[in-house]
Amino acid sequence: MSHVTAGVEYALHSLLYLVGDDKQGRQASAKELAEFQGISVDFVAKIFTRLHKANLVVSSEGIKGGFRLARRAAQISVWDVVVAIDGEKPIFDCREIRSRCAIFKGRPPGWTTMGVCSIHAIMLEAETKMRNVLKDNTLAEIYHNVERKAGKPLDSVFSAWQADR
Amino acid sequence: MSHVTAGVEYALHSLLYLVGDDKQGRQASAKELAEFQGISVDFVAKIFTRLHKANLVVSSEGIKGGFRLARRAAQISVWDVVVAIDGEKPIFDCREIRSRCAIFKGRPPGWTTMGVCSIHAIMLEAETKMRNVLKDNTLAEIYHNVERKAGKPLDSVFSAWQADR
DNA sequence: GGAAATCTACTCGGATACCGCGTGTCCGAGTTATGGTGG
DNA sequence: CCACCATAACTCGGACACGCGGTATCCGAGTAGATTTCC
Repeated sequence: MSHVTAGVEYALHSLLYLVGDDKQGRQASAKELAEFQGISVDFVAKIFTRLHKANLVVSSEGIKGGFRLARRAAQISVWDVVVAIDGEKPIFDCREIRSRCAIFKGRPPGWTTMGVCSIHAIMLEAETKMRNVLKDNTLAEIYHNVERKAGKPLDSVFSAWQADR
Repeated sequence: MSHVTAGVEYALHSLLYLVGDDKQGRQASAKELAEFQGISVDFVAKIFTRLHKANLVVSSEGIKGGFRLARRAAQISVWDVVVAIDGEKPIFDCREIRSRCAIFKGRPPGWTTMGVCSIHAIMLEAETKMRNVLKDNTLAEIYHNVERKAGKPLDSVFSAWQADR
């Protein structure tokens, strides 16, 4: 099982659609986002309620409502999205096996119980390295990467598709 | 859910017990390992069958049998243990949402379908950074870290406990 | 013609079902040292 | 005294139950624009 869930993937793809070239960004409803990428409408809605709680998007209700980025794409990192969807769960949860070691039966806790578990320390370092990569990448960078690969401005492509439906 | 399972933690703690100071390393049965750290015997056995398959430990059957490190502690990395227990599952499995994008209906696949997904690329980089930390840390290093914190040689402590039982 | 009521389409949030997987337990088969037995 | 056999203790491997969490679906409540109705 992967630690980064499918919900994060859906969220990132959907948010990418909301970037747009102008300062405002694009507005789109959950239904539109789902149809654009062939995804379940309900699941997109479920995802965006979490993005809304995390203040990554703002919503306008009623007909012709929809979602919009709450701040500039350059200010939204991949890590922000992961935390919004999956929560800030650590890769590894130390069970403190040290404390149950048979050496300390009745005896005072002694030596290794103090400080961070050596194994735990390694996992924490690995997790930090991973998080930093996700923090260094923003929606804006992904957007520009895709645009560079596409060879044409994404904004016009998205707008064209948004127009005829 | 954490990606590094509890089995890995049990495995690392148990393997640490097998290190020992001499070249041979220590030999211990699953029962002994379990009793030493207050863990289910069956679960330790389950874990060690996987470590055996991965050629990290060698086993001698029958009474007075047990497990032993298959190679020097410095040659066994944390990553080796993680792969042996959890398998080499990626943190993120890309679902290629790009290919389902509504823009390409009947049309040829075009632009972004080629190459690696930009989102996937970020996840792969994060995963690599994390893996490198786990690859750079070996059993020997953890062993020495614990010994330094303990202030006394672990080998004699383990041997003493192993003697009176 | 303008204001109010109704309708429609959307968001929001919770409830629920399904399924895979990690955790933990149990059991049977195979293997080896130890102790006992019989020649 | 020695060869043989039974027993105990262990490994090996699969099977199974349980619970948790991710995925996915459905439904009711609330909201805002569009439409209709009524004065």
